[in-house]
Amino acid sequence: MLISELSAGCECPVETIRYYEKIGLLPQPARLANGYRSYDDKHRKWLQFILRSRGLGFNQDEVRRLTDIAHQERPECAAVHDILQEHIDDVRKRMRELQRMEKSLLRLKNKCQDGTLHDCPVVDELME
Amino acid sequence: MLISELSAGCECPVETIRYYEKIGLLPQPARLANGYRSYDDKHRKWLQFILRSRGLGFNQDEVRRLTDIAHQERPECAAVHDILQEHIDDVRKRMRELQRMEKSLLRLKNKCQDGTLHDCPVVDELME
DNA sequence: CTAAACCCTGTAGTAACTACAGGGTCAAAT
DNA sequence: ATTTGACCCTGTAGTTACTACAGGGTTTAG
Repeated sequence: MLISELSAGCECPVETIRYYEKIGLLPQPARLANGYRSYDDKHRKWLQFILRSRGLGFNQDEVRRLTDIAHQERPECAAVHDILQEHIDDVRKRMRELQRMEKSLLRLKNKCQDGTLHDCPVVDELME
Repeated sequence: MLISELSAGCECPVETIRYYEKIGLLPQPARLANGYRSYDDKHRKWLQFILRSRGLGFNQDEVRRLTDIAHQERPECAAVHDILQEHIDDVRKRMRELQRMEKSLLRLKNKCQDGTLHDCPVVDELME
């Protein structure tokens, strides 16, 4: 499998695949005589794993920890469980932060009333 | 006011103040004979405005649009209103994204059961 | 034989800072 | 008088997670 096929199969840009290899997330593939990367199904699964994890909001470091576990002889649930819980906590923290923002933004927007007022009170408030 | 006083007064690192000046978010202050930056209360209010806006999740570009409006002769509510609404929509989008992640993470975590299982099913699922 | 569509490496750019490196200045203590 | 420490300055490099070239080689179709 050439890089463009892997790219199409995983819906992941070619540059990103090479990037994941560079930072050591994706194992180095074999090379053809002309130097082209040659992937097999093992690589496809590995990349899929990375992309799924990224889609769930795990960062590179967390993905690295996850792939490390995933490629052990007998992957341990406990370790995965911890990383998941840690990440869930983080996601919830970010959600609370966004909720806080939304509340403040709505309150500010209400000060604007119908949006026709001059000497905007929002500006005043942001400056204190 | 020297930069360290402005920094303490606004709880904003000195480096960040210089950075905001460099990218043109904060107007250039006067300089003392020795080249030190000299701030007045106008700068403090301006920085406060930037920090509040950043705290609400506005990015540099949006902050720039907001400060532009804030420093017009007669700041217009309508313009501020639009930026606020745009940003509220964005915040809500990010919240939905996090909710989607949380749901998937919880579902995955449940597969782990008590975290003692071997041959983790989560790993399998992420690889598909 | 040449043009398009691939492949390669390596570097620079993005956002929004943070962290030096390498220097100058100032006030107080020795 | 000088030295110590806490400031100040500029400029550059690092961070995250990519994306976008630049500048080159290879392969395939017309």
